[in-house]
Amino acid sequence: MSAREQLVEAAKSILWQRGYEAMSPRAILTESGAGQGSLYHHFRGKADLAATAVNEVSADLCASAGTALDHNKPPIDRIIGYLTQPREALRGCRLGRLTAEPVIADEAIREPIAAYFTYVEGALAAALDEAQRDGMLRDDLSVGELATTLLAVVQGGYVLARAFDDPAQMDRAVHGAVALLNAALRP
Amino acid sequence: MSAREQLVEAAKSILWQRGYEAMSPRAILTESGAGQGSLYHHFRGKADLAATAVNEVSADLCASAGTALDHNKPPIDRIIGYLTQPREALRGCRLGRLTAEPVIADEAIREPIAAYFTYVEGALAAALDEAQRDGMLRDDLSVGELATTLLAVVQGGYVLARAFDDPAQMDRAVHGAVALLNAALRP
DNA sequence: GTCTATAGCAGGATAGAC
DNA sequence: GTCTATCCTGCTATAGAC
Repeated sequence: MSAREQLVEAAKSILWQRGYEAMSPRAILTESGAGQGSLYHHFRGKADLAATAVNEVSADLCASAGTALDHNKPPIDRIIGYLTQPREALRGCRLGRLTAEPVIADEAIREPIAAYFTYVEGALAAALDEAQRDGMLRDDLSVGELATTLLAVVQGGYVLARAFDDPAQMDRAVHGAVALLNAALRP
Repeated sequence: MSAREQLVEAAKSILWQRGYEAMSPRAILTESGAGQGSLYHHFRGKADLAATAVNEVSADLCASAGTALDHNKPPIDRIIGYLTQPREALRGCRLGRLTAEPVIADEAIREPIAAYFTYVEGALAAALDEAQRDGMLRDDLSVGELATTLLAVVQGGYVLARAFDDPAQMDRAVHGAVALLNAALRP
């Protein structure tokens, strides 16, 4: 693996573990095994490396969510499958956690994060729409708003899990959402 | 106002605006107008000052949430009132955002954050329980899980608002939750 | 492309006068 | 209790050899 790839892998790992502010060039070099020069040869600086790393993570997470929300399954199953997907709740969302840091003002960081959320929201909305057209979901509900709500439950689940230092908070949040969704199915 | 109080106010402001990692002693001193000595006379260091600030914010937010969830109103109104409370979504939750930073491992910081969430979750659960006993809410729903879900929607709403740089994301998430809640009321 | 050496500056804390 | 002066370390980036 080239120095460049190793640098990006190290950045992805540290961004997840400690966030952007707490990610130091020193730590990146130590973890990647690369030298000081490689970092500034391949990237304009810390922010540029982070943007590259975030873009890769965004693509990875889209692929992963795409599997859970695969079009071949019935719509409600897809949604519940996504919600109840196993998650390392205590480690936080690799992208969502970055929204808490000042670096979110950097468009090169914010854009791939928004792209990931747009992707999941779209897939959830598509599934909800399909369920509604099939007559399974009450048709007085806005599928767009519902998709946002379900995405928010997962992101909020990460926040609560870390606040309580308890991964079960994610499960509670998600199970409550599934229960509400079931209540909104047509009788 | 004493130097100590001014230091705490400055810390509260910077923690909200920039988070813990990005809160430097320099910035605290500039914003508070206090001298270097005052900080280390009144506090053991940056972490100690932050813990004091977070405790005050936790008490403030509990009081604010307590108003919205006041026991004198009908239970469903209380819940919807809390969910649709006006929020500065783009600034993020003053406490929730800190869960993304490594400092959440410090119990002196984590505990007051968890205390706030415990308070809101408890108040929501009490309202849901009351609604259920009044026969307004379907009784196959777990009020504890539901309370966690609703809290997660709000916290996730902050994350999405900042990711999209759009405060309307919070409104969408919250409105979707209200719609789901209405669907779970007894016919 | 990759490395080591090093510069410049800010973060975090201490010393000690008043 | 509050202040200014100062210390040490590590963050971020550049220089320049190989």
